[in-house]
Amino acid sequence: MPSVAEILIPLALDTPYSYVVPAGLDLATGDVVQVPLGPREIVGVVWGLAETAGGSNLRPVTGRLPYPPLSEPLRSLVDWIARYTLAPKGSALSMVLRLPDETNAAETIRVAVRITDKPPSRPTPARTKVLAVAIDGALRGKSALAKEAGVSVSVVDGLIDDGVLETVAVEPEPVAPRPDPDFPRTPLSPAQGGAVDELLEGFPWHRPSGATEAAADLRPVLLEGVTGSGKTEVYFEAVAACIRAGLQALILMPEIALTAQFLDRFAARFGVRPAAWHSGIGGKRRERLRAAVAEGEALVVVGARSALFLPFARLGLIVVDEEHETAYKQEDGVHYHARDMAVVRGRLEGCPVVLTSATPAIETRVNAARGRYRHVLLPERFGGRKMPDIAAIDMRRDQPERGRFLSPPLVNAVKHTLERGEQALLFLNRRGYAPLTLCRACGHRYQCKNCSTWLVEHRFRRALVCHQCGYAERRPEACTECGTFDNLTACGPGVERIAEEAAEVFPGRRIVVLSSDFPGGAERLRQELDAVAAGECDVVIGTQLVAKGHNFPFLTLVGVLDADIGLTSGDPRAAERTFQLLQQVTGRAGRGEKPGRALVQTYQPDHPVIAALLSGDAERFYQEEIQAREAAGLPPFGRLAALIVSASDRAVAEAHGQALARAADPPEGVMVLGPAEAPLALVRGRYRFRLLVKTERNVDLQNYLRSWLARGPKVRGNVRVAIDVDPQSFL
DNA sequence: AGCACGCCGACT
DNA sequence: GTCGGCGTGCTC
Repeated sequence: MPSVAEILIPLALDTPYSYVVPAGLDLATGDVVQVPLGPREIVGVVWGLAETAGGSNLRPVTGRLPYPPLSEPLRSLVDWIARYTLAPKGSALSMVLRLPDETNAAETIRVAVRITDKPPSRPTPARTKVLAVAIDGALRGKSALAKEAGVSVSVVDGLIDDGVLETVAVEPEPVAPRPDPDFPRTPLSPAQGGAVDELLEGFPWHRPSGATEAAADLRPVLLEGVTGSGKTEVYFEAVAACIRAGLQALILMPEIALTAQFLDRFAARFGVRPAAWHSGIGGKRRERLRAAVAEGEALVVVGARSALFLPFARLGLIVVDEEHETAYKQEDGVHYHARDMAVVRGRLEGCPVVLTSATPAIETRVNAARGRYRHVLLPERFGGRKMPDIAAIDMRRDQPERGRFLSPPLVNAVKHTLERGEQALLFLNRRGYAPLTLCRACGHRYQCKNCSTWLVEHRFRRALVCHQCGYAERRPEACTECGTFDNLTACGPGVERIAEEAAEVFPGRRIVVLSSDFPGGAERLRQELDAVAAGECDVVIGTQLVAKGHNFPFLTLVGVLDADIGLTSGDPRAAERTFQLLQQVTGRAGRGEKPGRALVQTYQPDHPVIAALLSGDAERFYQEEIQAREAAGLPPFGRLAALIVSASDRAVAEAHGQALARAADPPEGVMVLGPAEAPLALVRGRYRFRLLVKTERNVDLQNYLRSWLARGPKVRGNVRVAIDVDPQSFL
């Protein structure tokens, strides 16, 4: 009796395909196999097995591949995510199965060199330098040796050819060294210790010595603590306890926060750096780490959102650091929110999930308030440090000079800070030189031809750039409308323009501009952030990326240049986002030895968001915002879904989007809010039209949207649905 | 994801 | 006449 295997293939296919299992091949559900598909061979996973009588014309499974099988919880996660996001199952599987990417997998053979007893046939000054270093007989990498000796690698190569140095293949460095949960550490504060106990209480694998066995509480935990309260150290203890229990831990972070600084903090607690998983890890190393995770060898993995899909053998804990970060949202391919999927995976694996933030997302806060999440609080800074004093500068009174953007009180405060040898940060969430360019002669405003947004001048690049779709053009010498020469004017500030002003107002000071378009790319940016943290700079001018991740111990003054940006954006989450950002950036001040201070330039000091920020009362903000959303008829938290129509033509995408909005005949509790957030965006040559949909509780959005699409107008072309809702109610 | 098929515009 | 653009559909 032939048996048939249902094989899920990591392509955009919604159902597994059936194959015959050849005699002698013993397959189990979850096995990774190779199967023929059309003219080629492809990797798939056994999703089910059945006995069948009678001949069929199915093609046979080629064979099993030497990879660890996918566990039941991981397969359930794939099914769950596919159902929840309306993505084809195969697409969901492809996130789990990022198998060796042949292109990247080029073996990087590491070789070290060692000195032999053969003298060089022709000694040269460069060779002598190398030998002086290598004389100790130690093993060194080729480039390391060359660098140490101050010569180029070719000198070392020459010596290898000469037989003076010999090459030795080295074992690649271990991909996942074992963290030591009992590594000596600095003691926790009483508040931290209390939070650790509270956290561990209820974890299924936590067995406090001598205590009576408490019932496990598998609700996710929100660990909320102000910036500088030492949340990281608290969850490190949970990670340590997890390791002691013989289980693996996963720490998810926004990509930007995965810094050398964080890895060093981990090393300070556990003796070694953790295995790090991010988009940059490729080829062989990626595979070895995957294998180590699957074998239970890697005890702790720190990673960006894709680490959520690693095949852990014994997952005991998931921590989602900075859970409110929007970087957790995956917006291409399968749309998902990694924080919510972490909650789902925790549920499926039966392991606890800890969400941490100084400024939790509204939906997380509401979940905590309603008891769906446990809530552990760290209300004060570590080591008796005080929160920075926050004061407003009312721009209606304290106006900067014409054409300037720094108000006199802020300039003075920065000067005093610099005189004391401390660091100041000027925060403006606007990249480039100026957000708008216009012609003084005819009034023409430079606009993106794809989007409805103004083109932002980037003076350094001499270009006008659309921040929505990436379109760029050279900054013209003469107005493209009326032809007037040299009469274009920049309106409003971007960080580049502030840098110009700062250089005049703070002469002789070291000024650095940090934004995501930092010249030299992410690697240089990371180095620059480290340099700032080391104090090698006086004034930092930065966009939102300075609000995250890095700790700047010498920073004592934060100046927010325009606190009102974003408050009027029309995004239903504008208030929440602005509050989080400002709370976070002002919280950068005074995390080192010296106390900090923040000055906030604003035209509307009485706006609820600004007022809550100034009062330092986050609770007040959350209460007011939840009420405001309810009053506006919005769901109290993020039950918003975006329906995305994409097509290769702008008009087509827009027409289909509008048609869907009009054709919507929503059942009770669902409402189409219309085009929102980024109304129309260009993504890799395709236009996307977004609609925002909201729902009240107890409406299954997935099913609703599915049926909506089925009975709506015949929209030909690509229609995609992005779900951005709280998954708790669907578990 | 590949790969074929097929239907319209501009060329040796 | 065909070369080639990419839109659409199929792969157990």
